[in-house]
Amino acid sequence: MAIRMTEQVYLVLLALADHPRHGYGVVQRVLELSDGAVRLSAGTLYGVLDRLTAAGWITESGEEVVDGRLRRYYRVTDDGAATLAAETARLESLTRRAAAVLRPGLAGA
Amino acid sequence: MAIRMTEQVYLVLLALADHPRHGYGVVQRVLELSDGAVRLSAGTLYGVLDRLTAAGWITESGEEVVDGRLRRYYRVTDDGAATLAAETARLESLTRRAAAVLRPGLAGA
DNA sequence: CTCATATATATCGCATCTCGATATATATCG
DNA sequence: CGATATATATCGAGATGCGATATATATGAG
Repeated sequence: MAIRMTEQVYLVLLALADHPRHGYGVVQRVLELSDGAVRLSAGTLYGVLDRLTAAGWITESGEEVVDGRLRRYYRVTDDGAATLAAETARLESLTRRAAAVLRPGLAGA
Repeated sequence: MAIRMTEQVYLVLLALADHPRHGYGVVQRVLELSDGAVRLSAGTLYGVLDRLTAAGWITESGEEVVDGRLRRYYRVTDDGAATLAAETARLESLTRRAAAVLRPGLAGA
């Protein structure tokens, strides 16, 4: 299952990078990582979670009931971690290029 | 006309940042900016160009016949330039966050 | 007690976006 | 003569985004 590396997919992967989280926790983490700019809607969240699971980049990682509510946890797989690292490197390279285009002559161009 | 800031949209905007280019020139510039990773298909290119024009972020900038073939040029508007600068800043911030998550303790975390 | 909000899950369907296929045309190189 | 590169553009299938909707519990305000 090949899925498209969209920003939403990248952000969910990044949100799960440090430790397993449940869906709602992913939304909060993405909000934090994006400085409040990206609030994943429920439709987007579960769609991405399903595709990421089908791609083998994340996997379900147990359930837990907290305050009477179910939490379903997900964690990044080795494949997912490798993909995330590669995609991060690609984005860093791209932003460096972009900076050189938009702000030329600032050392590093 | 609000359009979605996808990576393809961002790349076309960035490709037009330094000076006007025609469609085919945009494809080549994006290929270069992405280190050969992103080869815009014709369908994507003209779709993005149309949406970018409708959003007022780029505008047609004359035509020219070179070697018997028509070139239709596009340039970034002030609104487009502001959007591109803001989006670049957002991406830089995001990649800094990502680096801090994936490679903690490397100064700047 | 009630209502709103936050937490937490999930699905549905419309709109949007991507992208290969297709079409048309000229120039170049083998 | 055919393949490849340059150059435009459209079409439609499939993928993706996201608001609306549904269900359920906990908490705090009024």
